Amino acid sequence: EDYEDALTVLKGFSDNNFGIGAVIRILTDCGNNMSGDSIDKLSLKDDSLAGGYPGGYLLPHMMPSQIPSSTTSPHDGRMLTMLDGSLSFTNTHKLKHEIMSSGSGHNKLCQVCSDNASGFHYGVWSCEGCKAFFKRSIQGPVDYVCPATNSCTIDKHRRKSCQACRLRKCYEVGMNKGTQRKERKPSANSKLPTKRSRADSTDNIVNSTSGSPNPAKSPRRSETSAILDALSKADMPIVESYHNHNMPPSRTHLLNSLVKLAERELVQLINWAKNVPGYIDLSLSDQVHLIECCWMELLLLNCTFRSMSYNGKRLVFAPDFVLDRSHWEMMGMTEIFEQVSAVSENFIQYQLHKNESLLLQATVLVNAEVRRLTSCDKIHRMRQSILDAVVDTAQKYHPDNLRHVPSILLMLTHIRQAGTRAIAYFQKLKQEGTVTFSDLLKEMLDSQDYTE
DNA sequence: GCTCAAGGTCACG
DNA sequence: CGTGACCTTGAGC
Repeated sequence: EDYEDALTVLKGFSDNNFGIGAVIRILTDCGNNMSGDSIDKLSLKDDSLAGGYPGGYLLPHMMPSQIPSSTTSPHDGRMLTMLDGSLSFTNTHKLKHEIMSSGSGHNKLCQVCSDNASGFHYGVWSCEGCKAFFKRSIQGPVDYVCPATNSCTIDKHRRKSCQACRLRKCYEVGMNKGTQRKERKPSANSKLPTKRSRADSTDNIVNSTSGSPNPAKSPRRSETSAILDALSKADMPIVESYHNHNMPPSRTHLLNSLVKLAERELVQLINWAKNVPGYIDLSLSDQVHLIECCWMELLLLNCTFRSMSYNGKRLVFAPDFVLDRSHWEMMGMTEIFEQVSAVSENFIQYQLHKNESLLLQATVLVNAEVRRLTSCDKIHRMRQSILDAVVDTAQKYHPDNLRHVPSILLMLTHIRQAGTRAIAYFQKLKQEGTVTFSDLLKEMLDSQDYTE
């Protein structure tokens, strides 16, 4: 029924022609200098169009009754509004609406099992169950053994069926014990959307074991910590495909599931971007443009991370949608997916750390466009900060490999190429008409015509 | 005094 | 006996 509800939400959204070229609202209390707490009524109107509750698109698991009436996310603040003149490069009403809707609330899912997260536990968003499970696992010696092949699906319903795979998944998504609260940062100048400096405390643990007595760090190191903190809190939730495995696989069936999945992931992606430090301070047109340029790359990049446990043999589009070469061929996307899986294999070789994958996502976003945009300086500064963080993080986890940073950055060139190919393929599909695309996805595909 | 994450508790299957 | 909803504690602000 969740899936049905989700479709209703999506349909309700796409059926409405809300405020085209009219009212745009934004933003949060994070460094935004617009004043004006005035036009909240208009934002309510938009919310009602997006399925009848705040947040616009929501995950299928998040039904209206589950939406917290108020949220505590650092990005949730007073909603402001402003008029939309000729900001957009393209005709991107849906995308703007997504960017401006207050979807960055605490509607997080457990990164282990996709159940609703109760909070940020052991370094990741997780539910009470997975939190308690991990707690027990780290408290005493455990000897879980997977009865199958160490690749069990861990979701809300199946998480109890294999402790070994559940614990493996916990570690894979970045759970760790070294996150006790310790001291805090000197706060003052930080404009970054971070409340707690979890990364700092882990850094200090590392420092203390390596004999460094002084917990004080350079401003750059604390900025790296703050960026990683923000990115790990914002990490995109796992989105399920709801692919019907009872039907025999066919090109149309597989592509339909893939496109539907991409649509839902895209919404998560937009909410994620809003939590990348500095993004919401950009002009709206630049926010829109960056997403337009890199959404497909980011979807594919995330797929490479999820697929790392399959050694390039399969691609994990969703926990319930893991496809092998025969599927790629059936879909006519072999070349694209071979490229993606090859990148995934390379990341395994490079022993890419979870924190590095978070930074690579942010790198793709801020590197989406090099031409001058309205917030050119801001984007430039974001890019510098994120690259500094990439270098610092690589230094921490791969101190002996000087080629590590250039190697992982080179992988992004392949992701960009795969992204371009995938966009072209989706455009072809759209013209074919056998697969239905949501308005938002159509808009994203159309925007490519302008930007090419 | 408030928030929030770590860790404790205990009914439940 | 493992699970997970709920509770207590305490650090950080």
